[in-house]
Amino acid sequence: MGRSPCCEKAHTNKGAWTRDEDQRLIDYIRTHGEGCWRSLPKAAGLLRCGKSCRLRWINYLRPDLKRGNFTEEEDQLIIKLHSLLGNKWSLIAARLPGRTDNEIKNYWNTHIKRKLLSRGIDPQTHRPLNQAADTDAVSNAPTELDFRNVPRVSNTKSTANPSLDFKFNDSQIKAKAESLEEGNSSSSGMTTDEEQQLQQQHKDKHPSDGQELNLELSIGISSFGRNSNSTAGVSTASSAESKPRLDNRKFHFPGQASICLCCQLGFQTSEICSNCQTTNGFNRYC
DNA sequence: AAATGCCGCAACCGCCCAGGG
DNA sequence: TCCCTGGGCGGTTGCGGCATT
Repeated sequence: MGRSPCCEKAHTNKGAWTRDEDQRLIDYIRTHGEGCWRSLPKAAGLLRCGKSCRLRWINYLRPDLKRGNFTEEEDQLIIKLHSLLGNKWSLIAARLPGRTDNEIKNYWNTHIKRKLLSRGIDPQTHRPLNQAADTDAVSNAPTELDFRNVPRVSNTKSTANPSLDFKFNDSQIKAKAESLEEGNSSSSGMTTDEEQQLQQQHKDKHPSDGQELNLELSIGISSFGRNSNSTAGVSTASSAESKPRLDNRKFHFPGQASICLCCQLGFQTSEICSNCQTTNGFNRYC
């Protein structure tokens, strides 16, 4: 007894989308907003699976997508976030405004993986390749990318990196990372005190690294301060509003005004930098 | 100029989870 | 509490374009 198919496959198109199909989808979402993907194709006059429509919209047609090459800063951010979160592409994408999980995943597999390998770094463990083979080996050998400060969470089985002088083990940190999706950091396995302790330890070790990436983990949507701005004129009334899902565009940090991603990461100092201003005039908070 | 190989990316697939009845 | 459904996610595939021979 298998799952019922998400759509009637016999009468659906597959493969590349035509310009006409794109336009129909855009027009429909402009008028009705996102949501109820299953019924959308029929309503929009598309011979497509609902999931296919959703993917097409999210990965390609959404007006707030940033097209074009990844910057060096984005590269570094992806690497750092991957070292922290593993293959949680949606979480990584949530910290890269205008980028989709699919895009980042592809970029990782085609560019960054190779880049890291060429530097002798295992892309899964983020350790030097010779060390990755022997996880018990203790090495302080410097690498081009210094991840000493980044608690590592990956899908692969791993032992705690001895060079990480953190009180918290990987599972705790992973639990923390998973809690990001819940939009409420206090619901994670890590208490607020523990978080502060972790941050304090980091501060103590690196008192002057203000230029380094601030991997503040409270990136979930808080229950307050969620802004209901629509996406470039497109109503997003349904599911995105009703579920505590990650929204790629806005994060509000408890007790803080909206701070843009670049500023959080130390790339910028102003509250809303030009990097976070989209071409359609909307600010991307992170 | 044609054939072949490689690479990048869009799209699909299958699984999982949350919410509602 | 269970079942069904919708939606989301990560992994994989396959096609088209580009580079090389």
